[in-house]
Amino acid sequence: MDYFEGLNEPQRQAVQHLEGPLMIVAGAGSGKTRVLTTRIAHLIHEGVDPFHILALTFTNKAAREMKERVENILGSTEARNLYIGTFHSVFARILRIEGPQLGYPSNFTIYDTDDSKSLLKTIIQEQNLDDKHYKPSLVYNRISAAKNSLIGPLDYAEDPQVQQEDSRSGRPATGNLYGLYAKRCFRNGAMDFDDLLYQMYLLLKKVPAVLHKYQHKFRYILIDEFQDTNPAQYEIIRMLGAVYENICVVGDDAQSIYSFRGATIQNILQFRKDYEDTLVVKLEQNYRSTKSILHAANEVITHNKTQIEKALWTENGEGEKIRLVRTMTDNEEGRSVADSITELRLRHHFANRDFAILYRTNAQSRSFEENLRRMNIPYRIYGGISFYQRKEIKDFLGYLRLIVNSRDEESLRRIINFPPRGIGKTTMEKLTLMANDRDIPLFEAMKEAGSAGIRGGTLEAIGKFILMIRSLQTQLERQNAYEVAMQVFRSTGLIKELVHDKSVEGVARYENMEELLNSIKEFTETPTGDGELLDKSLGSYLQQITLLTDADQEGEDADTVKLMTIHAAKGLEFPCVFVGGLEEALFPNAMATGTREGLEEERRLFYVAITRAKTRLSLSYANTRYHFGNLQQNDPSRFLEEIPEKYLQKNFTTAYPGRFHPGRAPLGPEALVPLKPASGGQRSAPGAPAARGSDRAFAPDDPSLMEAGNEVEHQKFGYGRILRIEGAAGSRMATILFPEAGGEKRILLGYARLRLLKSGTPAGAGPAGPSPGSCPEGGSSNP
DNA sequence: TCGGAAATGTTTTTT
DNA sequence: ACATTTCCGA
Repeated sequence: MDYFEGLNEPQRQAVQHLEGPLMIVAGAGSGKTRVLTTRIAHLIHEGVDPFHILALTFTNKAAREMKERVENILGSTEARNLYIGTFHSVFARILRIEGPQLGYPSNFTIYDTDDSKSLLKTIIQEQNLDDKHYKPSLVYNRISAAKNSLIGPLDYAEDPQVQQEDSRSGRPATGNLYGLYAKRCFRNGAMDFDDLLYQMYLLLKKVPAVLHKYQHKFRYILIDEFQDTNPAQYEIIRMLGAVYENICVVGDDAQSIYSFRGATIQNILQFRKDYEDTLVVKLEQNYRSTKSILHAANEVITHNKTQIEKALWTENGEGEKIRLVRTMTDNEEGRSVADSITELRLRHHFANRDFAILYRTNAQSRSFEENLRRMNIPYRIYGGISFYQRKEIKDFLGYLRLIVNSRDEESLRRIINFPPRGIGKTTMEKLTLMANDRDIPLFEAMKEAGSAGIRGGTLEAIGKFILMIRSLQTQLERQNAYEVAMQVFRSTGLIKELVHDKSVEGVARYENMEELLNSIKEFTETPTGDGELLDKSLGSYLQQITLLTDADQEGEDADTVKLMTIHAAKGLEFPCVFVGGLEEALFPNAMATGTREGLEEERRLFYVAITRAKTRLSLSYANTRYHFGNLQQNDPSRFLEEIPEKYLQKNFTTAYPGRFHPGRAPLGPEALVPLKPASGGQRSAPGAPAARGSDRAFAPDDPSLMEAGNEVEHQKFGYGRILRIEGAAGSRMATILFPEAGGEKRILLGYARLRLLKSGTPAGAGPAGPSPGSCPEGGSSNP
């Protein structure tokens, strides 16, 4: 039982508590995953059959990691039989088996958000409602929220409060749309993301036999990221665990950042009410971050009113101060981060994979991306559009989905005229009318196109299309996913469509198709099926991929800088973390600042961002930023004021153009730190390094001129004196004393951008701004 | 029915 | 700034 080795007391307590409800309040970086995996190992070691253990996570990645770590302790033979997965994927698997008891086909289609919105748009238009007012995404959000709170279409229509909300927003028909949408999904043999929870709930509630089956199958239940569960998830867990009550939940209220998805911290309180004999264990020792980082995070979170009492501490060292960087533009922010990465790599031998750049919104990735590319720093962006959401991929998947489930109207609409085969809008309208009239799937309606008044060439084209789909369907039983996919690729004319397009995007699309086909091939050739039967059918493949996200793509361990939203970074850690865009309206985001709850969630998000960092953290904000194509001015984020000065080191590499006059004293820190100018509450520490004159672009001098004893100026470290120089001509390393930047720094002269102070004052530093050519980076201005 | 041009919305976060 | 949607003529 050497797996107990190295656990601290509360961790050991959590691992050893095998029977009965357990709540682990796990602060950031407190070894939560280790406790969970060790606990699973311990359960099995104590004789619990792995088949009886269910572990639910929020991301596939977390599930995979957990499984791997249990395997490392126990070996893969036992661990293979564990049921570990995301809520959505585990429930999808169960629904695939039990779904027919609710009237769904076992090969039901999973609609992603785009599919759902598209179907809603169709329905809104069919109801003769204005889709400008009844925006599909708004309606979708309402329906999603309802399902996550276990409110069905009927409850929705009867709930006076809900009804009032909809009338007040001018969308009283929302409830009606919900009903139609639910019916339509059912008719299409499809479930959306929320259905995977809601239908699972209905299944357990309506079919006692199924409930009993899984209650006895899952005798030990573990829930990760419990603070992110919504009422639907809570209720499912409660029902599944009702017999044995061996429910272990792990969470941290300070990291609850998914309320927009229906998650509620209430679940934490409810849990303790529902299970009075719950053992509560707090993990408060942080093993991840330096003192500076952890203490800053602790300070920030105290500004929230609602939180569970806990005190995170660490034995780790003080570490570097948190760097605070202000730039003039978003592009400069990107450049500053790219510069810092290069510098840290060279001076401290960090690898690319040690860096993460985090931001509030996906749109912010751009400036970072451009600058990393310019500096030849390999990077990978997570989030944004996932591979499977690309148009060409979805088109192809549309065929596959239709073949597997011909009731799926969304897929049918997507591909019916792609490539063009002369079946247009008018025809589809006629068919839709008939389908709705008889309440039959669209594909069935097509079979009787003649009686919908469709004649001639169009009728013929429909006949041909149906024949093609049918003949592909006959392949399903005999052939695996890859074989069917290849057949589809060849026989549908998609291959011609793609080969035809010789544009840059066209070639990229072709390559994406190749990648998709390769992934299908890989799927059919991989022997293990996630503990399940070796089902290599197309249906099995499709079931999986809809629930994959961008983070699940391979290339995990590649040596790249990682870019992602803070949401996507939850659960991860990096030696060096950059958090960008710390500006009012962006972070905290304007959408959230209206309510206390909203603002506090933003603050928790900031807390999550800070606590991702192990040793180095850099925060940045830009004075101006492009938003919808026009320049916006932003104040620094209020969150920056919540970090005590003593943890901060301010590095303002960019001053206002034209304000600096050589020869005069450098601008005082106050002038450069316009944090809430009115309140005047924010002041730089007296010894903080002042920004240097970089109004005109900072023009470094030829490094070969540098000698020991010279006085130099560095853009970030200020004035310094070269103490000594070592190394050959190509790689001379200088040790320079920068009194204002905290002491000696070792700098590679070939890389460093230093100015020789005695070489005179450069001319042309007038108010006109940077003189052309003086900036080696090109001063990249946005036209 | 189809293709290109004009207009319009998008960005808060995700399974 | 960009992508998607809508509009319009062939």
